[in-house]
Amino acid sequence: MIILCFCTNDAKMTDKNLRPPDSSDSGFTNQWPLEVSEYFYFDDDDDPTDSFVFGHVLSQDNQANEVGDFKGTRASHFEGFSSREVGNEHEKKEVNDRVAFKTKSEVEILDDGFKWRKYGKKMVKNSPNPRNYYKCSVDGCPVKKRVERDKDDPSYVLTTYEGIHTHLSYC
DNA sequence: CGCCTTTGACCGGCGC
DNA sequence: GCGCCGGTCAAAGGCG
Repeated sequence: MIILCFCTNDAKMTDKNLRPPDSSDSGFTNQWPLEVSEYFYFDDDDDPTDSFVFGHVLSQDNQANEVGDFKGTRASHFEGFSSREVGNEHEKKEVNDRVAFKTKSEVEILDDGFKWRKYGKKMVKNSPNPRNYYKCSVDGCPVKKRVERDKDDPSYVLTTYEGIHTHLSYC
């Protein structure tokens, strides 16, 4: 299942009062501290890919550039991906919720309300910029995120969140 | 002293 | 089997 999201309000990421509308089938939207005004679900069982491409949505920057505020930085939009693969014993079992942001920001560390601990940094192929790896600092919380600068436009930061927070409180 | 970042090593998946 | 690549580990050092 792919979740494609557009942030079209001026919600602040750190505003704890802003919650997504009730959603029973998406851990992603249940936990996200950003009010999502539009989101679409695509059931796509034929596509086992575990990644998504930014490009097909980035063309909408014109309308997105003027929305969003990321605690001092400007968030253009975000695009999410959420997949669930719960197969039988012959298939890998995987529950994977992933969402990615492309954020126009001079800094890579965006305060999204959670506390992160950096655990790795790698140079990746096809990008002159290093990719940084973070884990949620809360005990037992499996959520990770990757942060890297857009290779085409270094003024943008690509942040990919993976997993669901096991705690309700922000830190 | 506890928590964090840094960074090289290590590991597993994948293509050839 | 080998090499490449992305992701993770863990030791060492820094900082408040």
